[in-house]
Amino acid sequence: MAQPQKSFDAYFKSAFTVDNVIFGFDNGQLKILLIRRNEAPFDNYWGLPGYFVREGEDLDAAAQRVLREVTGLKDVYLEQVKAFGTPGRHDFGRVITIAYYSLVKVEDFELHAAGVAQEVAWHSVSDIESLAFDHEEIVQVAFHRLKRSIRSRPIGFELLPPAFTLTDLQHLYEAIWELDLEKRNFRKKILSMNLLKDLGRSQKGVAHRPAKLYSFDEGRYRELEEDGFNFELKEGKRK
Amino acid sequence: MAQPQKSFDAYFKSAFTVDNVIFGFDNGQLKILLIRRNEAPFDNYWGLPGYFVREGEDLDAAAQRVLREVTGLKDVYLEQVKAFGTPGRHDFGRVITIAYYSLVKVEDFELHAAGVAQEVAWHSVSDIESLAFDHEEIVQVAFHRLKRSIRSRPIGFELLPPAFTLTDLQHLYEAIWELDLEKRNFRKKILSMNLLKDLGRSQKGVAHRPAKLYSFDEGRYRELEEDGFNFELKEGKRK
DNA sequence: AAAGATAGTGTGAAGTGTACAATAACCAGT
DNA sequence: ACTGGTTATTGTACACTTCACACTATCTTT
Repeated sequence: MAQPQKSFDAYFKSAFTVDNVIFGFDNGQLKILLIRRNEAPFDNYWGLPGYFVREGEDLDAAAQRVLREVTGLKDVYLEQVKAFGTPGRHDFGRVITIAYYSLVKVEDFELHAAGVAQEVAWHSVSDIESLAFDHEEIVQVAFHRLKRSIRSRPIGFELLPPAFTLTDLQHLYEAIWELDLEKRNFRKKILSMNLLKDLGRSQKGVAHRPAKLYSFDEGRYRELEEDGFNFELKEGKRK
Repeated sequence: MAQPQKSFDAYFKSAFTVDNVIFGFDNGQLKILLIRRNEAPFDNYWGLPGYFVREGEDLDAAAQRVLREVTGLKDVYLEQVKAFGTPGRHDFGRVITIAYYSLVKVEDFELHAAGVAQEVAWHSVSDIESLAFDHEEIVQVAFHRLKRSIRSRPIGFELLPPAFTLTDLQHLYEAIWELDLEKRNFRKKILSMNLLKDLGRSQKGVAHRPAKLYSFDEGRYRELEEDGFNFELKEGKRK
């Protein structure tokens, strides 16, 4: 560090954290992973997984670390949402938090408590309340961001297993957008994009006509993207 | 501050700043307001207006303050872009910057040097180079964000004078999206949204048929928004 | 074999996007 | 006053997409 001039010292008194809104899709519902804290402040409150960023640690890396601590996963879809820094949001001093959201496949891991977390659990987005710090606001902003992002980027697949049905995909969109979509039109639209690979397999043992299984064809997406293709879904009406 | 436990002290050694990418639209071109710094680090480099956030100062407020110092304006359109915090991006220690962009009307003020700035000037977005810190990256990210935002929110008007022609508006979109739009279709689309108030006046003294002047009808927009209306423009092809 | 359930398909009407062309209004110079 | 130059504004036909609804297919269970 070159000449840390005396006059600037006063500014180097803050801390910053990352908080990660981890979304999962389970049983037709959009969920968020919360931890029950076991340290001050907000001891015993539910809140977002997050912690102070370490010296020399990049922000994205810190968010990934937090995610790994709770889920054991790495290389997960991650997007920065926004910095929250209202003075007084943290008891210990001036603490800015950089909020992220990530998308994980719920069946990829088992939950296990760790670090600040004495308990970890999935919560429905719709009944989130009394979280630590300003985490409720962060969840709202992240959720809103997710709603927009899945319109213009094929990231919904990050929440689904590698093989899924068109109905699964539709339910995912319906859960995130909080509305109902028209089956026929949704299918036509998504299939017309040529982003899904028909796996040639079907569901087994369901008490009705089995649905075909698809996977997201990432290579294909990159090809199309280079040709100027834009993924884009509309939120219709209804609900 | 309640119990700032000893073990957390080590985290309270960072500083954070705000940097503001101030966009203006002048003469058919999208411009960014840059300052030439007169203090270390990067003394004498061009860079974004920005400074350390003060103790007890909200992030948004800090961004507004920085903007006011350079332009004299307040209550300007402001949007947070992203936090940049790569370790080593600042010589004095760990410094996170929260990047914002704002949209101003260039004719609303005179530029005047102040604070860290020994010189202030508009620069074309297209020829930005060798800025202080990671400001080039910040500009790119902010520009990219602007491109997306003007698609789905009626914020382009923030860059235009209170009365403008449809052609002005089209040129604005063309400058931001860096492509050409089809006149007829652009007009039809924008007029069909019913967001423009026909001022009943026209240009004066132009050597051709004078264009009608419009203003953005913000009240109308809020009404429509409540009815579920969504502002949405597409980037067509071309260029 | 019938009932129950969800998957997958056809289709017409309405609405939008696209491309091009024709007409209108103003200034400057003759 | 008339003409040319220049930009504004409007008409319209065709292609493509969205929307709404109904019908057929396939599998399990009883």
